[in-house]
Amino acid sequence: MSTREELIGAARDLMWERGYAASTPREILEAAGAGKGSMYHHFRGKEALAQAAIERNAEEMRTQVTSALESGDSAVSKVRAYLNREREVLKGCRFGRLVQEPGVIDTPALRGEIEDMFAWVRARLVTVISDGIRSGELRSDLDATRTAATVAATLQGAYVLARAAQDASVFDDAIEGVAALLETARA
Amino acid sequence: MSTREELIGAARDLMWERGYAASTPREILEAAGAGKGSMYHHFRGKEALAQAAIERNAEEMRTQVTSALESGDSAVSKVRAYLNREREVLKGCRFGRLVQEPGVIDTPALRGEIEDMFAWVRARLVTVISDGIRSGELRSDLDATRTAATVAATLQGAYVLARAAQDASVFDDAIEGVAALLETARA
DNA sequence: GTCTATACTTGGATAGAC
DNA sequence: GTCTATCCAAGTATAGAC
Repeated sequence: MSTREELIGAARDLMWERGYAASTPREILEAAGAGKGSMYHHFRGKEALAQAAIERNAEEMRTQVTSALESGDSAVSKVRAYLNREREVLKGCRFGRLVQEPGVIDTPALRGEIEDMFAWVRARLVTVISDGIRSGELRSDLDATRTAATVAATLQGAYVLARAAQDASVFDDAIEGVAALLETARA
Repeated sequence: MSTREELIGAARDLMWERGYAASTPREILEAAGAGKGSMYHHFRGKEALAQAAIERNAEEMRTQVTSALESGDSAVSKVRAYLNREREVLKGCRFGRLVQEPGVIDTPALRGEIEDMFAWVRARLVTVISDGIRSGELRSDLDATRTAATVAATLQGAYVLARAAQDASVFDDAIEGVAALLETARA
């Protein structure tokens, strides 16, 4: 793999574990097996490398979510597939963890990618839920926008609770709970 | 107010905004109007001050949540009161934001407070929801533990989504959505 | 294109005067 | 109790050789 790709991969790993601010060029370079010169040759600096890493995360996420939301034959089963993707629960969400950092939120190039990602996920969930309402699977009084926000939020919050407890079972409880609630909203 | 209290207050504010790692003694001291000597006199170091700040946050949170869960006369209205507490949505949750940081999770003195806090909140929600099931308000096939985890997770995730979008309306959508789902689970 | 050496700043903590 | 001066390590970036 090219040095550039090694750098992006190392940045993705370290940013998942530590976030943006705490991911030092020193450690990224060590993990990538490269020297400082390489990083400053391929990227303008830490921020540009981080942006490339987030972009790569976004590509991967869109592929996975698209796949999950195509599985199953009902709205509820699609949402379940979305919630049940394989995940390293205690490591958390690559995007959600970055949202807390002022250094990310205050940097348009970084926040923009994250904002777009979450907006895209919610839009996809709105489509799935709206289709479920139209097809008669879900109650007609369900608000698709709000329900989609709830599903996406439950997933993000489930990571938070599981990490606080250092116990993935809390994650499972939360997502199973929202899936069960959605089932009670069947028409 | 005593210097010690000023230090705790400044640490609480800065940790809310920046988290633990990025809250430097330098800035805390500047905000508190104190010198380095004061901090190292009252606390063993940054970690001990952070622990005191988190403990103070926990006291405040328990008071607020207890109050919210006592309001209203039904399980759903109590949960709604919990979800609708006044909050500075875009600043996020004082506890949830810390959970992402390895420096917090890997420090038992800090993580313990946070873990206990979330476990306590979930336990209180389980009680409210269980009572709602027993009283006949909520469907008997609802799983109280899972549903409580979902409610707590939706709140945490709502903060994440709103911060990513820099728009509090996403927060409102998510919590209104979970409240509406809970209402469809009425017996 | 990649390396090492270096510069500059900041973080966390300690020492010792007042 | 509180202050200032100081120490040491680490973060980010640049310079310039190969």
